[in-house]
Amino acid sequence: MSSVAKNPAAKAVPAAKSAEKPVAKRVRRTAEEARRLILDAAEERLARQGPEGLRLQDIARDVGISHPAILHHFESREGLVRALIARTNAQLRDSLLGALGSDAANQDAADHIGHVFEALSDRGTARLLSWLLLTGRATEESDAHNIMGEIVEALQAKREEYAKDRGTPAPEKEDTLFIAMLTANAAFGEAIVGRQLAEAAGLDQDGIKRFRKWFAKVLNDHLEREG
Amino acid sequence: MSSVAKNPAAKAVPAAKSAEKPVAKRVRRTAEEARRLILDAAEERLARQGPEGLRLQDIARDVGISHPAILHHFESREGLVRALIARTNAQLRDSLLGALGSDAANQDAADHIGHVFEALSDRGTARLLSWLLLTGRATEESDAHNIMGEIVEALQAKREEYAKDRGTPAPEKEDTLFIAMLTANAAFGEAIVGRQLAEAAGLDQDGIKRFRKWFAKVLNDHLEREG
DNA sequence: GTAAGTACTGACATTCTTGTCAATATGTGA
DNA sequence: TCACATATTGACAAGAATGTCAGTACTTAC
Repeated sequence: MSSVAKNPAAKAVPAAKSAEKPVAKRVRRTAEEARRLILDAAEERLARQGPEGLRLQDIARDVGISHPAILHHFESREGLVRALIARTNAQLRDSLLGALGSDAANQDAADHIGHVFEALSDRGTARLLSWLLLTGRATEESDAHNIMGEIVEALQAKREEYAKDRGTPAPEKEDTLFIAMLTANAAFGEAIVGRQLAEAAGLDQDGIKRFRKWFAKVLNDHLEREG
Repeated sequence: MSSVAKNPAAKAVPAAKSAEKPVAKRVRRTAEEARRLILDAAEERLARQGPEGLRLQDIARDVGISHPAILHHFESREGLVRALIARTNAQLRDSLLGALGSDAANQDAADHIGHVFEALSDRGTARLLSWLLLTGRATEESDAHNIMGEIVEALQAKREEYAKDRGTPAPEKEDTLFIAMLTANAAFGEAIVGRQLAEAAGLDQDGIKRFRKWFAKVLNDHLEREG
């Protein structure tokens, strides 16, 4: 950090001769590629250092471009942040719905929960989203609405189908909603304080796994009672 | 925001006459009082606007002092943040242990959980702590370790006592730990994404209450099964 | 009443950060 | 091969944020 190396002496010498300078041939990417690289770098910075680490110059250096290039592609810093929100939301949505939809036959809650936790902690997605939520962004149009709705719908459909197979009454929709909320809350919470808590409790990586399993079992017991 | 009103014209006139200026008599507080007021304002800003809202000038304006006064009391911005961490940690600890210790006879988990949630959501404590955790502060000496340990000890003691009364076998300690972790995770998660999720699901304030009750019931069911 | 200590202030210095602009280089299509 | 579109850059502008400093006013101890 802060080894900026501004080299102020160079200012007085406007490259008068450029005797042997290698000139570092300029790289030109497609707009799409450039945007992707910039978002990747921004995501990485945000996950590691938080919003205060989200500086155009730093990101530019990570990518190997100059910071005005970022402005060129995203208009403003705010535009970059919004694009990052959008991309992260989309990724999360795909990841979650994909996990729910793929193994249509599998009714085991533990698997689903595992998927949710992984989708949120992998790549620090939860931390990233937490940042955006904490900074008050993502409040406006936010796709979060749709995502949550879709998830609950998919889950409810599964439970109803399962109930029909067993001949038990269909579960309350609010119950399904609460299950989803608790899982989401717990996953976000774990992404933020999980490491601290686990450390405080003397839990190792395996202990964290046991915790997730335990959580899945608690939910499973509940499901069996409620249908 | 940003209605700064710098009034640059005043610069050229060094209060030559000071004809009718009320001069706004200077207020002098005890160091302790000043520190408290500053921390209150900082906490408020942080909870409402996130880390980017934590600017010395803003906080100073909230308190009604000049920003160098803050530096006088806390040395640096970083010093202010550390002081804020310490105070928040202490408050949370008192709040949680107080809730657990007060009604020693009451074994109802719902109450405890309600207390935990309230302790964490009050004044955005959880958001504040989340920010501190996400920025990697609080990692070093952090009292979090102690807090978690104390809570689990207190809870476990209660469960064992209860088990003795009922003549059931004492619960596993790891089970108690997991209950505490899940509650903490869920509370933190709710503090961050809860509002978004509730909104997305069309839950009003009352719905959030129902959710907490539901969660308490899930845990209660678990407790009854495990002792 | 006086002296000492200190909470507090305004003005300034420094550094950082976003954003603008004119110029340049590179890929693409005719 | 030439023209055009645009990705990219260095230099600069403007403003914001923390931090420094000398001085001011209030409290307290003697």
